[in-house]
Formats: sequence, structure tokens, C-alpha cells
Amino acid sequence: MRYSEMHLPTGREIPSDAEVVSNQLMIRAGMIRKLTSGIYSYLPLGYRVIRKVEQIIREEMNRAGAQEVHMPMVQPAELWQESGRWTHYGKELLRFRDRNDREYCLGPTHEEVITDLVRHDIKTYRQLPCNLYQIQTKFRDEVRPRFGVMRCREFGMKDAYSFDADEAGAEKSYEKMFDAYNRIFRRCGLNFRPVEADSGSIGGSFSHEFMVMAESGEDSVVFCEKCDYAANMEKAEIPAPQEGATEQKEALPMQSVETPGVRTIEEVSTFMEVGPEQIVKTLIFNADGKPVAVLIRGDHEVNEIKVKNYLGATQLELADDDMIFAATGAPRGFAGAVGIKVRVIADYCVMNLANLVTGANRDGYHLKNVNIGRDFNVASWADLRVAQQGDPCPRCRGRVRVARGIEVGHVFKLGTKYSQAMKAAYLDKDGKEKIMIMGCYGIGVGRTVAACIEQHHDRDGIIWPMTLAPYTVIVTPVNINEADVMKASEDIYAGLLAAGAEVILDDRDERAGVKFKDADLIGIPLRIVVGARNLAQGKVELKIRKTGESRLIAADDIVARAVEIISSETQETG
RNA sequence: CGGGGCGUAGCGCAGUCCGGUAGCGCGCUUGGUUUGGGACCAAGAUGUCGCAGGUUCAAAUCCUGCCGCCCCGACCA
Repeated sequence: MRYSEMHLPTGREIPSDAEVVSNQLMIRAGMIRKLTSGIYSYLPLGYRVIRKVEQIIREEMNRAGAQEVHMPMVQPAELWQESGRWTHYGKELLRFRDRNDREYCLGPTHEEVITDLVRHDIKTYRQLPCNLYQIQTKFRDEVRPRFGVMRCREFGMKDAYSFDADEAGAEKSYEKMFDAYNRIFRRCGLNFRPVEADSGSIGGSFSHEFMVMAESGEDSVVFCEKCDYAANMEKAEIPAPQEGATEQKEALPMQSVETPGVRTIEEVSTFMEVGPEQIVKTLIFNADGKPVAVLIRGDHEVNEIKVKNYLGATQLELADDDMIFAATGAPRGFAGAVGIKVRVIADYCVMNLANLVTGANRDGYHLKNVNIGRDFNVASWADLRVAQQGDPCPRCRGRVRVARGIEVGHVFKLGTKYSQAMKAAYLDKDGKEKIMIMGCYGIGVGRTVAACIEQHHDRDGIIWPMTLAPYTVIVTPVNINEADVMKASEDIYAGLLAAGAEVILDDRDERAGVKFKDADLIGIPLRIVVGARNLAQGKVELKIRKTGESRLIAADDIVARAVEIISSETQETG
């Protein structure tokens, strides 16, 4: 396409309200414009990249045997009431009424609609397995939209849903999607990692998030330095301590210490002159209405998901002041395990401690030299804390590291949660009715594009991988008023078009510097510069955006050379 | 939902404290000189100062209410 005819409004200035580099560059490169909070338009350049990602997704989903459908964004309340999510989903679900006062919502996801679709049309095991997907606009009324298209309210998503007759089939469907996702993100040129995620009541390792490694990511990822173990923060396991690891120390007599107004770990640490690792926090949780005391080292954080899963609770939250007082006989800040009247569970780390400091269950008092077994007992030990850099790997006992990532995809085995609630059943070989087993698989399309920019940019702008580039090559005549230069540029442009390349001819009457800056900003992988001096020798310049490398090539050969690079780089990642 | 900030030309901002002709840079239009990394000169165009009400001879500026946007936090199947 001729640049002079393109709608490509680039900007020199960094938008003041754009926090992350991908958002800044997408605005500056004329890819997106914000309509209102969390809602964006894609301009031609941005939409081309979106379509590149969508196309890769389509090819890989189809290759994996999934079939594309398209479902409505507007969904009736009845379906959501049937699944139970009308009351459980919360404020992210945007609800509204039509002229007849019937209730609807904008689909944040499509489990209900797809399950409804499938239950009507699939009746027998002969029709299974079945995997349907769509690429469609979702709406989630996010509490706080931010980071441009990375966390917005209206966004494009590929969502797939698999239906299987049995567990073995469901696992196979899951694996197919897992493999397809690896192919998709590899083709997008991303440095990513599938990480284990919490699968709630489903259990096992049937939930993986695909994380693009980036400092600006909103999620923390734990991964092992030695083996390929990787998990998100919620899920990251910490192994039980090995035998004999307990420190051998003489147990000193327990003492009560007056600590008026000293509540937080930091305050206790300063007041008692002990490190936070010698203090044991006693947190009172409300688990489905019952108080539970959770013990954890002062320098660690409780992982509420782990506590919830360990207890098998459906609701878990920190207890309110009344429950704390009922459980400990003291106000918040003075809870301890000694003499407490409720069930006590403790993180493995507490096992190793001797002569520790804890609350006294008495307003204004703490205890020192407390010892497990002698002074209190623990009902059960478990892994209950948030993983930290340097913790042992649960698989190989190597050390784990913590890094930031952007979640671009998620594969999840749903089990029968929706098929049960909505009665998606089939008849098996024996004519018995059985519930289908489901899986769901999502990819954030816009977020994938933003994540790609987070990983591939420099101070001049975006550096697209060949596979996602909106155009793969730009022809830049240094001066359009020189007839020879323009003629050669037109010829190269026509040659590239004829060869099927996605090419821009920068035919604007601008100075070379302006054209170079724009080409760098919008990140076109290859740039062919046609200037009078080189052309006099029959040559043009080929500049590679990624490396900055530039070489002179005979004008007659340039089309073939460019096409060769384009096709090899498209293959390479494919 | 709590805390903070902002709203003035297409974009980025000054002007608001202390009321009195609405400004600067970039961009845009026209003409000329330039032409390999965001050129220069000259002449121009562009505003319900977020909205509504109030005070005043007079409001971008003071007062009240509302709306929008951003940041931090809380929240997040």
C-alpha cells in the first residue's frame, strides 16, 4: 500500500497517561485509540496485527481438530441462572434489560452458551469428542482497566470448549490444546512459558497459564532454575521439609512479655529484638463460618488459595474482630497457638522453629521461647505459604526463581461443572445417560499483541517478528522528487506486490529522516532504502529492523532477496 | 469503594494562587528555500477553557453540584 493513502497517524510524543511501553507504542504507532476507559478502537495498522494473530490461532486450532463457530455477545440471564453464575459472577458481568424488561448480560465468556448449544445437538457418544472455538469480543467490567489493551474491558478473545465422553478423552483434548497453544505462541515469536495454575476443585495439573515473560507483567511466576517446573503464585508448591532438617536447640522456659500496642510483625520484631523469622504469625480465618488458626513464619505470607484447598472450604476469608476475640480471647494482633480453642494448622516452615515468639491470646502480651509439642500442638502441617525466590523446587529440589509475566492464554479442564448444572448429557454404548466432560481454553488476542511489543521493542519503536508484522517490508525512496529514485522505488514496490509480499511504499513528500523514524516506530521488519547515490551504482540498501544491520544489494536482486528473508522468517517460527 | 491528581486548539502543556483582550510548543494550511535520521523562513486557520448553576460591572480563574479521565490501594470464576 502507498503510505500517502494510508490512514496511519503516528505521533512523536509519548502519551502522558500511557504507563506501559506497549501502550505508548501502540498509540504512537497509530495502532489503537482509546474511546473510553478500557475500551479501544483498532486503526488499520493495529487491526492488521490483530488479524495476523487470529490467523495463526485459526490455523493451529483447526490443525488440532477444533472447529470455528461464532456465538452471540448478548446472552440471556436464564442461561446464567441455570449455571448459577448469575449470582456468583459479580460486578464484572455487565447486566442490562431490553425494552421488554428481560434481563441480559454481555458475555465475559461463553461456557453457558456453548453448553446450551451442545446439549441440544449432541446426543450420543458417536458425536464425541467435540471441540468448538470462536474468536470474538468479550466484555468484562474490570474494576480497574489499565495498561492499554492489556487489561481492558472490551477485548478480543479466542475461546474454545471441548466436550468428551470420559476422563481419558478429556485429558487428550487438554493435551491437544496445550500443544496447540505452544505452537501458537511460538509462531508469534514470544518468549513464554506454560505454568501450572490452581485448578480449584478439579485438582491435578489440569490448568496451565501461558505466560509471556515481561517485567511489566501483572502476574508473578515461579520457575525452577534446574528443571522445567513452573507455576503461578497461587499454585507454586513448596515441598515438605526433609527428615532431619529440624534445628536442634535447647528449649528455654516459656515467658510472657508485656507488649502494649505491639501488633504487627515489624513492631514485635523491633520490640522483642528478634528477627521476623523467629516469630510465628497466628492468623484466624473464617472457613465456611468456622474459625481456623493458621500458623506461619513472620517473614512469610499466607497463600489463601492453599489454605482454602487444604481445608476444602468453599468460602475463606480473614476472620473479623468478633470471631478473633471469640477464638483467642484477645483483640487482633495478639493471637497465638498456645491455649487457643480452635483448630490449628501450620505451614511446614514453622516445624523447624524452636524458642519462637508468638501472641499470648491476651491483650498487650506476647510469649517468647515457645516450643512446639511442649507448649502447643498442631493438628496438621501443610504447605500454606506464598512461594519466594530461593525456595526449593517441589520436583527436583533445585532453587526456584520469581519473575513477572503476562498471561496470554489459559487452558483449563472444567470437568462437569457446567455440563452437570446445565444437563449436557449423551448416551454411551450401553445406552446409559452420562454427563459430558468439558474443557475451556482461552487466548487474549489484543493482549498477545501488547505482550509481543513488551518483548520486542527498542527506543525507536516496535520490532515486529515477521509473523505478526502488519507489513513485512517498506520501500523508502529518499526523495520522491528525483525521477530515477521514484521509478526504481515503484518498480521494487510492484515486484514485491507481484511476489505476494505485504509491502508499503513510502511515497510521501517527506524528508528521509521523517520516513526512517516512522518506519522504525511502526516496526516493519525490512526496509528498502532507495537513494540517488546508491542507485547510481545500481544498488539499494536493505536494512533489518531487528538487528539494525544494513547492506547494499543490486536493485535487480532486491525483490528476490526480500522475499527470501520474509519466507524464511515466516517458516522459521512456524 | 477509599485516597490522590487532572480536565484550556488535533496532541503535549502554561495561564487559575491574586477575576479584567485565551497563550506556548508540536501538528495542520499556503508559499518559498531545503532533501540519507523527526529541516528552515514567511504568512495563516483552529477554542461552547469538561458540564450545570451561583457570586460579580466582569469568571478559564472564586463558590456549589455533577460528569469524565488517570494514578495508588482494596477487589478479582
